[in-house]
This record gives sequence, structure tokens and C-alpha cells, in this order.
Amino acid sequence: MTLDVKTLCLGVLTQGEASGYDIKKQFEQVFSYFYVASFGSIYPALTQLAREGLVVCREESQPNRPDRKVYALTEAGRERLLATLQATPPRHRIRSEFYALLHFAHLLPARRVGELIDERLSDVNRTIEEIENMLARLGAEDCGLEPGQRFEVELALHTLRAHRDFIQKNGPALAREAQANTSSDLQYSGT
Amino acid sequence: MTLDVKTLCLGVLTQGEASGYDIKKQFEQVFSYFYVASFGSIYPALTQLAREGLVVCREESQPNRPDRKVYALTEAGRERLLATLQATPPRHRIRSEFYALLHFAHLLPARRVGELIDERLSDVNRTIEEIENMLARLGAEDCGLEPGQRFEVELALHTLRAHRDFIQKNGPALAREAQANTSSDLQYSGT
DNA sequence: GCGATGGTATATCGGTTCGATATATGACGC
DNA sequence: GCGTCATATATCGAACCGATATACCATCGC
Repeated sequence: MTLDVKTLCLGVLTQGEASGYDIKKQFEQVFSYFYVASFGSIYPALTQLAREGLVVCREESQPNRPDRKVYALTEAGRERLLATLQATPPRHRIRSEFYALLHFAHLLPARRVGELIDERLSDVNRTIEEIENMLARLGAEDCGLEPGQRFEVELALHTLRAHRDFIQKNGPALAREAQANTSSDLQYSGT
Repeated sequence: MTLDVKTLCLGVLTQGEASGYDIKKQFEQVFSYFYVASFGSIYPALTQLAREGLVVCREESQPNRPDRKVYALTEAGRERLLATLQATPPRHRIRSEFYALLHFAHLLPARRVGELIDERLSDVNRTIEEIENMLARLGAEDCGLEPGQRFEVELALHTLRAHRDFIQKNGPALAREAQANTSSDLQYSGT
């Protein structure tokens, strides 16, 4: 079994009612570093969950705004969530264009290799900052994280920092090496 | 633009001819820790690449065996690969049931939390070993890695080890904490 | 000699998901 | 008055995963 978008939506709804839009924001703010989900999967998921009776939908028609469809977890939904969490193996997959590009770096011009390193570095730093900000925000509001969530966040931070430190330390050498190779033997001459 | 299976197949074919089956093995042995691709995507990808003239297919009918369809990169294919590698942003996404389950660990019985930690730990250790074995094999055969590939593998190893070390150090405390919570307040009472 | 297991090899199919796009409205700056 | 941003829902094609089917051979236990 796999943790699909439907299950994650149920999970978000354990924290209270939410619209599809709210859930998307949750995904971006809380899950973004280990899960992505777009409107294209969230809205159909909610529709289907409602059909299965795992959530109920209440339409909030507010003046001068598009209708808000607010979803809430049902008892059946809660049970389904718990059962699925029980049965799901803890997989962990990476889909990385960055690693793939490094794998074929020898086919690329040196400048590009340096850019890849820099771009990855700023991406990682942005992610780390986002998580740190989230921690600070939660700390200030004192709406405590569950122990599992604290572990999760700290593990992610620890892992990301190690990732960043390695790139920071060894990235420049790789860029220089690529430079040295290209100066004598041009692999790619632009478009 | 995204690095899709088609592009990765072109990349594998820069190292020489290969069948779909060979390419799958390459994916498993070399890309497995940052990319997954199944037969269900590789075979259609090769068919389409052949239709576009980016690879050529030679059918090797060997006695008492299913035919082997051996694919080779064309000049157009090589150019397409380089252009795509040039244009692809270095994204890096994680899809982790493990992190997700940690996020909802407070809904799970304590035993399950401990099992998740253990299972993740042995998964990570297996991955680390596989990479180390691959490095040893390549070192013995002296078919050197490109600098980018060496960087890639060492970055992955460094990151995975940090990930493992954190879990090893702090996992047991989380499992104990879950235990303490469950003893007074039972969240889930089995199926 | 025979079934089980596992490796080689290709292929398809359903269901899920990504990413882009469409539509509509209000707020806010300038 | 105009662009841009946030709120809000929705759809659609393309891509992809994972399971499954098919077929043959080698090896090994029994």
C-alpha cells in the first residue's frame, strides 16, 4: 500500500476542517520537503473521499467570493486513516534531477556544472530556512509539535544540513575540475 | 522541463548499446537511490525514442531465448540529450511515506513507531551498503567514475550516513516516548 | 525425473499523479 | 485604471508506478 493524496488529506483533516485550498497550503507549508501534491490531485481526492463517506462537505457561500467547500473528517474517515497508517510500509524515495545531472556532468560545459552546484545550494538553504522559520513560528505560538513531528522535522534539518555542508565543502573543487577538463576539450558548444 | 525516463534512457545509452532489460538493471544498480523507473515506463520510452529517430533498434534473435532488442544512440539522440541536460533545472524532490508516518505517529500505537524506526534504519543501511559495494566493485575494475559521478556518489553517501546517524541516536528516545504516551492513553486498539 | 525458484527478456494496463491552464473576484499599490 | 497578488475551485493531457502476463532456461533439492 502507498500513502496517496487521499490519505494525506484525511491526515490534514484530523487537525480540523479545511477547504481544498487550505489543504494545499498545508501541503506546501508542512509537507513540502517530503511530499508534493497539486490541485490536480487534491480536488479529485476530496471529491472521491466525500463519495466514499470518509469526509463530509459543507458549502460556505460567502458574499462576493467563490464558494468555499469546507471538508470535515467523519468517523469512518478517521478509522480508514488509522488503518492505512497501520498498513503502510515506510518507504522513502528520491526523484532528483540534480543527482541525475551530476551523473552526466562530463557531458556538460563547466559553467553549467558550477551553476548547478550554486542553484542546488541556494535551494537547500531556502528549504532549511523555511523549516527553521516554521519551527520558530510554532515555538512562539506554543502550539507544540507532537514528539513524532519534532523528530521528523529535526531529522529533516539534520539531513539537509549535512547535504548542504558536503556541497559547500566539495562543490567548488568539482566546478574547478570541470573547468580544467573543458579548457582543453570542449564537450558542448552551445545552441 | 523535467528529466523524464526517455532522457535517462538516452543517458544510459551514451555508455554503449543496451536492451530495455539492461537499462532497467542500470536504473536499479546506478540510479536506484535517486530515481526509479519501471518496465512500464522504459519499454514505451524506448519505442517512442525509436519512432523519433533518437535511437536505433537492432533485433538480436538468439537461439532458445526471447529476442533481444538492442538499442543504440543516434547522433540526433545525442544532441537531444545534451540540449535537455542543458535546459533542465536541478530539482530534488522527496516522496517519503516514512516522514509522513512520523508526522502522524501520535495516531499510531507505540510498537508501530518502533518498527517504523527499525525498518527505516535497515533500509538506509542496505542502501549505504549497496553504494559502498558499487564503489568497491568499480574501484577493483578500475573503470573510473567521472568526477561528477564521484561527487554524486559521495554526496549521497554523506547525506545518507547523516540521516542514519540521527535516527540511530534519537530513534530509541522517540520509541520510548511513544511507549510512555500509550500506556496511559490508548490511541488505537488493533483491527 | 520433477517441481520450485530465480534469472533473462518483452510487453500491457489501470490507476494515480504532475503541471499547466482556465475562470472568477477582491484588495492593494501606484 | 492597471497590473499583480491572494483566494478559490476545477479540468485535462501526459507521464509514470506497480502489478501482471508470457515465455524460456538453468540450477538445485528431493
